[in-house]
Amino acid sequence: MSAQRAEELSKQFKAIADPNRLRLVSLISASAENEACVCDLTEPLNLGQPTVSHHLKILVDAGILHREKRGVWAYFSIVPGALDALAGVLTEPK
Amino acid sequence: MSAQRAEELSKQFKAIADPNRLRLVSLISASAENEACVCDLTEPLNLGQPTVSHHLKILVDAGILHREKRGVWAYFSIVPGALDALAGVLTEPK
DNA sequence: GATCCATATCGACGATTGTCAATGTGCAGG
DNA sequence: CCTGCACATTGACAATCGTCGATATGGATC
Repeated sequence: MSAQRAEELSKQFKAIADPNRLRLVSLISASAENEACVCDLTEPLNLGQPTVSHHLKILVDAGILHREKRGVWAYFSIVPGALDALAGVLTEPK
Repeated sequence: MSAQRAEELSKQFKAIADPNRLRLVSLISASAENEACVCDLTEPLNLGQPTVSHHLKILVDAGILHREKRGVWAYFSIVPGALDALAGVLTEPK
């Protein structure tokens, strides 16, 4: 594995290698329409709104979450195939 | 996902969420007998011996690598199924 | 326009991390 | 016992990270 490739993968793994961000993707993928807004995620994690917004930004920047603004709310959903791609790296790390 | 479960998974994901540690598991799993000693890993990563030893310890503590000392050398190998288990979390993060 | 609401951004803080130089440990050969 | 070797541990440092309070942005409602 090249150093550059390792750097790219590291960014994505770092994004999910935080307990609160793991719970965020878990909450989103388990929610009704596979999407959730910040106000839905603040209370179950027991974190402040700026902190949740910060974590979501990291996941979006890593290409794991998709952000769609509708009116006043921002809805976050999991990018299709993003997690599967990461899982694939682990099953054949040659 | 519970906070405690997220904490456990976070430790394992943090272990592989570093570019140099990603290359370490890649090098080990691609090597001859699926094992390697520190001296084999220092040069391709261009890191000092204490640093490589430090990274390997983190991977062992996370349950991803296995350490076996034979004579003066320490051989590291990937724990069977460890990476597959992590991959499974990503494919069904409910 | 004025005002609320949901979210984003900023600035600051303590905590954790990755790296190195120096040193310690333990085995093997002479 | 002494020396050399492979590796582990320690202590230090700059850099990054997670969290919070305060503030900014921008749409919706009156």
